[in-house]
Amino acid sequence: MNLKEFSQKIGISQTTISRALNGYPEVSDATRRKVEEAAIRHNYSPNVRAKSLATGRSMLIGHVIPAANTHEMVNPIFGDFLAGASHTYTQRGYDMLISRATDAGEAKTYRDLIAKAAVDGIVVQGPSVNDPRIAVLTDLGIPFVVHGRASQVDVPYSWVDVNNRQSFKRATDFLLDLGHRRIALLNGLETMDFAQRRRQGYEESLGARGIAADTGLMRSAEMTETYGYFETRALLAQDAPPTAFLVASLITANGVARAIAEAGLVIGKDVSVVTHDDDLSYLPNGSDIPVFTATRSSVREAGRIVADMLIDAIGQPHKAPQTVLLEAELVVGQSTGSAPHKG
Amino acid sequence: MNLKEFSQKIGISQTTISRALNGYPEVSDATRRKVEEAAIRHNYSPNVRAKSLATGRSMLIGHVIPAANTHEMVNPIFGDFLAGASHTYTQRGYDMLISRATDAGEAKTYRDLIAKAAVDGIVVQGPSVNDPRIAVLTDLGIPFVVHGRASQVDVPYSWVDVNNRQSFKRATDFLLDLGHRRIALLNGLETMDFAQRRRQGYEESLGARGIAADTGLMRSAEMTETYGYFETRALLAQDAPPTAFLVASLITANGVARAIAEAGLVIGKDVSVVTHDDDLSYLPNGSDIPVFTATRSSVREAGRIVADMLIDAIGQPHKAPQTVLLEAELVVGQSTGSAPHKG
DNA sequence: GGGCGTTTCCAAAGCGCTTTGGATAAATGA
DNA sequence: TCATTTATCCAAAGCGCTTTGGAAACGCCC
Repeated sequence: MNLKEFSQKIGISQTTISRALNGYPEVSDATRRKVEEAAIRHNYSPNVRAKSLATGRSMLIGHVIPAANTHEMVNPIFGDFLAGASHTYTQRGYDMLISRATDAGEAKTYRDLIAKAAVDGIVVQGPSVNDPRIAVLTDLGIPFVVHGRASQVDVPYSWVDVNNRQSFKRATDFLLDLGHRRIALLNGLETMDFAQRRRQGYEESLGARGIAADTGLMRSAEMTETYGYFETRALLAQDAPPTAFLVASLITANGVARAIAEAGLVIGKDVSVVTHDDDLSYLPNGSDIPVFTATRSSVREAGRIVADMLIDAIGQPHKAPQTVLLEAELVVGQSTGSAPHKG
Repeated sequence: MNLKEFSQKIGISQTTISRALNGYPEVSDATRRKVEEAAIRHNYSPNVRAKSLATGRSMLIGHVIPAANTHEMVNPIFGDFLAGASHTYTQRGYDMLISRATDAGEAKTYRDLIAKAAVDGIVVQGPSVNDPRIAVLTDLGIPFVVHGRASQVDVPYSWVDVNNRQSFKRATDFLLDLGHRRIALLNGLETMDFAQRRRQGYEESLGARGIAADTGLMRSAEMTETYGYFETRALLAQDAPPTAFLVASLITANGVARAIAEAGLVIGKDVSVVTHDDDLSYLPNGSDIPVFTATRSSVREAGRIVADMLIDAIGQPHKAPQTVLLEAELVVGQSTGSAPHKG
């Protein structure tokens, strides 16, 4: 049913219906109620295509899935981040449009999305160190918010990030306080900005106690379970194995735990593990007592904040970029204990 | 830039440009090339809102995130399924619109999506046993494809599913052949259709060997790591503990493994584990040799197939519903071995 | 009854595209 | 050379809504 038909059916003019449904003040409460009720009864909703053509706004937020090498890993935080963001979108009348980057590159995908007038704003996920997308989007002049930050980008832009440096500094401090001196770092891919910052926090903490960071104890890769397993196995087989592991994700931490168990060691006693925990809904870190001591920050909550900031920015195009720095909490679980005394 | 401006800039009529860009035969190859090249050079893409208003098609496929209790779990397969589907969408000129079900319910969300003419087709994920969404969508007359099936729904509809019954039957057979007789089943939530089918396969296999399914060995819940851990701990503490576990997801299997290790038992020797593996990109089941013996089926591939079927259905609205039943493969890993002899 | 503010209606333009019918121009064949 | 095909152009309608200007209806007050 379109507006014309609906108008005839309920005997109210198209103008008044449109005004009633869009909250204009010059329509009486009685008529507004009548229209709203009739719309539900007759299942009338304005055609969004026509509406967005007329208003110039699509009420759609674009998310772009990174370029598509067949076997590229899907970021495990993707689902929870989206769930958080979509919570906000629904409340504020938006939907989410997901586009996959074409082979021509992500920048081209953004350009297209905007040239086609498909979305009102864009969310950028997983920024790398000197992420080119930020310059492209700034240039295109569309509202956007980055989940994470990009070092070395000097134009101002809106972002929401966890204080990764600080949280890994605290985690390292925590392990040092427990007497650990050989602490391995199983980091994410260091092309990612967050991984850089985490390493900085780790090195900073060690440096403050006069301990030189040992590159032999540092690893960097995509954060799979097997990565945690194999690197831990290799590290534990060294002459002077680490007594503690600082890990970038709960999934990887599972692999670390597997390798530790397999070596006949007890986690939290022989070897300590601290991991970052994105608080994914399908991957809770234990129930009442956490399995792993962790730096925890909800990625779902981050999604919610990013979405709110973006919609605000769409409403006020000339406002200066906003930034939000979230602090991760350090939760103590069963995976950490005092460093073992040397036999 | 809009069509009018673009037309003036390159000195070709709007009609011809439109025809060239949409592949109509009455435009010469030379002009078509000229238009396409100029479009790239001047960064012109037709406004999708206007285009879809004119054509009546949005080139958008709707996915709906289930109703939003604040802490509801995000399905971990969500990301990979979307990645698979979006691969197809991109190839065939579609994008994905994700909407979250409102508190008024998912049916209402579908109705809205269609009344608003926002999408050309819909993907239904995670069907429950007698899923009401299928009747709603059939009624609304929009093309849709279900990932999974819904028992007890008798109208024909298009679906793509793994043969869950068969794969859990095979897995149980496999454990029985190894001499196991007390096999625990850590199933997913049995409101979900797939969980029902898996239990049927399990019971069928036991039945064929004259073994009665023991409800004391069967569990059903959301497939988290902690669920696997706590249930396994409880089961192993029983008087006659199971010697094998059949598990619904790799994440849960991690919890199972943790409880087994904690009990001082060796997986694959003292206790065997078989799990279903959705082949998620961020959760590989080991590298060359699988960690867990598993029934494996790629959810990403399923996403690709679902998307292709849906787009086909949009192009041929009166074609009969199609169905695809995928067989899971049984891969043997390090988590299974002969049943231990009784001390 | 006149005047006034409020509410509703009517008609039409505009959003940017597709699609159609008919005109025009250019290339081709007899 | 004229008729015929082929390629392009022009003008306009239509997709379904919003938005505007101006007119009409309504209730209310003095």
